[in-house]
Amino acid sequence: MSARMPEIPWHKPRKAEPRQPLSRSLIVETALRVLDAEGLSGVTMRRVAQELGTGPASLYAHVSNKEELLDLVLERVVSEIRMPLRPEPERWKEQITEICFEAQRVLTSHRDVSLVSLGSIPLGESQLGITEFLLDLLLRVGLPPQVAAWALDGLGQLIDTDAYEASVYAERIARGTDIGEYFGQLHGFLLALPADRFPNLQRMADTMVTGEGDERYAFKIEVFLRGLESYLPAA
Amino acid sequence: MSARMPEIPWHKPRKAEPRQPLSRSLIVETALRVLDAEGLSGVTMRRVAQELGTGPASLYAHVSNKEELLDLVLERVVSEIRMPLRPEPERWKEQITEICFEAQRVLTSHRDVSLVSLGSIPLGESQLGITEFLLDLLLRVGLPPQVAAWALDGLGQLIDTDAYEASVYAERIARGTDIGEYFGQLHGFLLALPADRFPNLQRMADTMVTGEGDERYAFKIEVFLRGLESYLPAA
DNA sequence: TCCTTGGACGAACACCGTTCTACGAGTCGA
DNA sequence: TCGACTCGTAGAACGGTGTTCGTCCAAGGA
Repeated sequence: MSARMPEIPWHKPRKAEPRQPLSRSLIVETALRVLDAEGLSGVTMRRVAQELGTGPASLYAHVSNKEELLDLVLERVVSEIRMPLRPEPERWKEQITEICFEAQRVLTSHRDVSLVSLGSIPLGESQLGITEFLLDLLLRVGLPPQVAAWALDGLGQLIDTDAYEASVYAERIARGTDIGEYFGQLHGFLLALPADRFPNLQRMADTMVTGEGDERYAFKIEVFLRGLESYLPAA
Repeated sequence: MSARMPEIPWHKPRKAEPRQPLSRSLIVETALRVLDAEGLSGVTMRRVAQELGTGPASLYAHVSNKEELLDLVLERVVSEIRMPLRPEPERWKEQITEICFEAQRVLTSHRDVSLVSLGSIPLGESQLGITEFLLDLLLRVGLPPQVAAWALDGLGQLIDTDAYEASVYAERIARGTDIGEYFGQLHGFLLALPADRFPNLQRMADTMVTGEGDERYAFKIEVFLRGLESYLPAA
């Protein structure tokens, strides 16, 4: 038997750590971890790959591009939203409000992930599950089918947009901006508006900046639901 | 007099075209042209500078960063929105609907610029003008001040989000996707859902894909306005 | 045992926003 | 008229980005 040959010096041996093999779900989970730690803008193919101890090219064997990866992350996040066990048509407005707040809780707990869902049709399994639940509920309440179907659009937009806005504020706070001071400046700006061109805004500066995010969110939901209510056939 | 010396060959003369000097508004106008031609993702400092025959660094003398440039472009676009001359409280719902559609017309005519306004408080002059007008109208109608103030939020979100969604579809069409085929595929997808877990979605596939963007937009506006209506003190 | 196949991955490409620094033209005071 | 000084103009570069190419290796089937 021939003795083992020495390594040719410039043939560097590949590092042989037998890491956990890559997989779609491992990549998604890692991306989610990066998202939570550094926000959506921190989720780059390089960053995720680095976290897995590899290079960006390796990810493309499991995920066709960044957009798909983000869609998968979104679906993973949405799956955390806890839905009620069964629809309760007799208190449908309360139940929908609860769902909206639960959705916002989950979405905002993962930084600005809601930006991903804006302008994308929710076709993930969890997302479809929520849609199915809401559709079922609205139909049981007695809304005309076409109204119920279109209402889902509106509710989705409401949830996504508000979650995104909330996360923008959250990021701002995380970056050190004092939110009270911020609203104070806004108030001052409105007060300083020329009263001849913006009389109402100037006069109502107080009213304009009143209300935390949650309160405003609740108001928008309530308005939308009252509007839906008006489509109910007369009882 | 000494004859004119020849140029030293390796001293390349700076190109001396006495171009129009740079200015904030010229840069904004150029950025808007690029936006219209190539969409928001095409608006890069390099691209705008190239269009002006210069390098990206030159822009920073007039604009502090890209975010500010985009804000200026947004304000410029919003200034195209034509508002009614005076509020007409007796037909307030119709008037607001008209304003929403006018806003959408302008916003979508400039590709996906609406993405800029999502999550940013509208403090540009034109944006404030629109807000002032709507606030005035809602107060004249008789809505409680706090309701009117919060309603502005909701209306703004509705307009921005829908404009963004509409522009996403428009981009898709511009990139060659047949929108009929797209909805057909969506319809097929819903029909193919397992009926035991998604009975309503599966059964109502037709209803779900019914309606163009405009029709759905009008519906959402109507729902929101009916909701607002319910806050009117009993006449 | 050989050969195929598919994941891993270093290197590179073409971009991005932003900053540094040098240069040149204009203005203003002496 | 001549310097000094400012300020807009830009080339070059820094440190990032998503994605692709081509090569390598190890596992699995014939």
